[in-house]
Amino acid sequence: MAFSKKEEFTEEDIWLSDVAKALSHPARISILKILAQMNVCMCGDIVELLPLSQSTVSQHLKELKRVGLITGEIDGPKVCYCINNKVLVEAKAKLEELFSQVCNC
Amino acid sequence: MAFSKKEEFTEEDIWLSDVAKALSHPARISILKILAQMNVCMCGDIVELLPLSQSTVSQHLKELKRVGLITGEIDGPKVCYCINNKVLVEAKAKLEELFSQVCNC
DNA sequence: AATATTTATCGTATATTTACGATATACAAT
DNA sequence: ATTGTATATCGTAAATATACGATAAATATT
Repeated sequence: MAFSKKEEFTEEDIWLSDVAKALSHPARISILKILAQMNVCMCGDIVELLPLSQSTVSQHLKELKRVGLITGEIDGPKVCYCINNKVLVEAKAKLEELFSQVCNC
Repeated sequence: MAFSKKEEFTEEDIWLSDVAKALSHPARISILKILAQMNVCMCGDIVELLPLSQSTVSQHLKELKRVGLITGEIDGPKVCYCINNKVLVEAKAKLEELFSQVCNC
């Protein structure tokens, strides 16, 4: 492969594909739902609810944070993870725009 | 890793993550837009419009076909690729459901 | 001060993705 | 029949993703 060709596409398509990538594992979709229900919660809470180890959950949280879909605020030894509504609204809008361009609905 | 744990999540979350995976490369988002504009077109048309080789474009088409977002009908030596409106509408609905669960909008 | 709790990161193994050229296959046209 | 066109697949290389245990770092608690 040598190098990726992703950069040769439009900013918009790259961003959308990046958001989609963040949603491309069921664990991360599950985490979003958990955070939405609990409003705020720490990594350990999520680990208890998923069939994954702490380090793996931490990696998934990192990926969601990378694209901004969630935030993580340090609170003592814990980290409070939280849905980032602003970015989610943006993502929703951009996805709707894509679907309106791409399908009859 | 040994084996994936994706199967341990709900059918719904697995399906959504799979659709997201199909959208997780800008080339594939671009292909969907091209197909929507051209209505129907063959692989070669897309190759001309993207900075990728024929075999790579063929792989991306295969991934989109795998989740059903597009169809490919054999027409002589060519293949007519086409948006699969039914699945796109389903995907849109499921994504909207996710966002309604996950964000305030 | 010592211990417990919480989480990120490191190291590692394996699987998957991305990219390409070369080739095979299938059909159309001459 | 031969040639040309279109596309999928094979082989391959490199990058990225997924998963885990072990460890480090940071803060509470005793």
